[in-house]
Amino acid sequence: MKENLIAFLTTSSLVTPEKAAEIAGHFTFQEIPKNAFFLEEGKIANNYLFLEKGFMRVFAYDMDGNDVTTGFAAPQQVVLEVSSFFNRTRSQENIQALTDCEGWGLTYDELNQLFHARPEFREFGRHVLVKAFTTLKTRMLSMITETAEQRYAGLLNTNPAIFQHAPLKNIASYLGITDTSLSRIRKEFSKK
Amino acid sequence: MKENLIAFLTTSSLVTPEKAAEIAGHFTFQEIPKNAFFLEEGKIANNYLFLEKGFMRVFAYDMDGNDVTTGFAAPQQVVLEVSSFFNRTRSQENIQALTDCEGWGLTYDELNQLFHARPEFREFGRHVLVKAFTTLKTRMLSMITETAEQRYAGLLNTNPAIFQHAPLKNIASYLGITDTSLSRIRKEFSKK
DNA sequence: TTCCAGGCTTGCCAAATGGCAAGAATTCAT
DNA sequence: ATGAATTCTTGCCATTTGGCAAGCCTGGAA
Repeated sequence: MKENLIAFLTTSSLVTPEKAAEIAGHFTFQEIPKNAFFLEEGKIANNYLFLEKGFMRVFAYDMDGNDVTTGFAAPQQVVLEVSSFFNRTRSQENIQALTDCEGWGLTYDELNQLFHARPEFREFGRHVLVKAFTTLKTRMLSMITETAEQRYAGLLNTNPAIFQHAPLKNIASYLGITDTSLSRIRKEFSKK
Repeated sequence: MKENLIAFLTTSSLVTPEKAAEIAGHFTFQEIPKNAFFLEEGKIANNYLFLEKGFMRVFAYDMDGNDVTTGFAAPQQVVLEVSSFFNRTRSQENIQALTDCEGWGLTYDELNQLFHARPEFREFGRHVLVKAFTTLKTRMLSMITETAEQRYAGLLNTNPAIFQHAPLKNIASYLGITDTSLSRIRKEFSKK
């Protein structure tokens, strides 16, 4: 039943299979139907989710009211609005299911209890945060050093599935360009 | 002696003054002279530093060998290459003192011991990571939604002191533009 | 089936940013 | 103090990306 969750807890080698099973016991099953919001702007995130099936999109609005995609979530990843969840503050971001989703969730209180009670879970939790940070840093560096076309090619490599589930305009804002530019880049790119 | 460090541990309200003093006891004094490297590419970061005085620059090299500034550190901040420190992997980044620096440091082993032994320090450590993540996310959003001039104005607001310590070409790559463009942006900006 | 809305592409032109090279200004080591 | 190296600015032009509007295509609702 929870084998994917247990495997995920185990991969980092910070948690033994036995401990992983115990920890997994605290997670509860979650379903988020397509287009439903896992988190809405203005609310306090109270769900730490291991996504097992489906895809989600994270987005915010800029000062002009434009929808800006700040992230995508794919299966076997943690879905989390870090700032709102840990600081208990209102989220500035929305998280919406692009497809029907299933996963395993923890509330803030449940997570904190595990965090303090179980050394392995602390290490694991830190590892998840560190990985998210590192991923974002890599993305930041690519924004600085790469062209839009290179970033497009990179996304095509690391997360090809997202192109089947998110409209191109969302992918464009994630890449930091307009949908018009992405369309042209795709045209150029397909020639090669 | 360690009053700034203690104050820093205390500000988040996650650590009481008494506990802060105990925790501070484990930090050791560090000096980094101007231009010295706090961390060099290829080495494993083993220093978690609370910077009390001075300024530092974090940078990496892109595929063409260009120096890209990925961050700056100012007083009262934690200086840390997250990925290398926590994953015990070789750093891809360099951290160099822009001025003579002083601060308080912990090794990885010392940090981990405190992390597991002291609930308040765990909360505090998580808080530091969350804050770093949130700051980076905000910067990422500004890369997507703002013009170079707006990002320049933002940096001028949030960290004016850095302009006294880092050459403009470093600030330019941090903002994601060339030094030529930054020079022009400054010219336009000063007219207003 | 028909119609509508959203998504995607394209043409035209404007704006933002980059590349290169020269020169001025500043800093640094000797 | 002198010369060398670095930093910063500027002119010229190329490239990248954006803004807008039109048109096409497609999928879902009635």
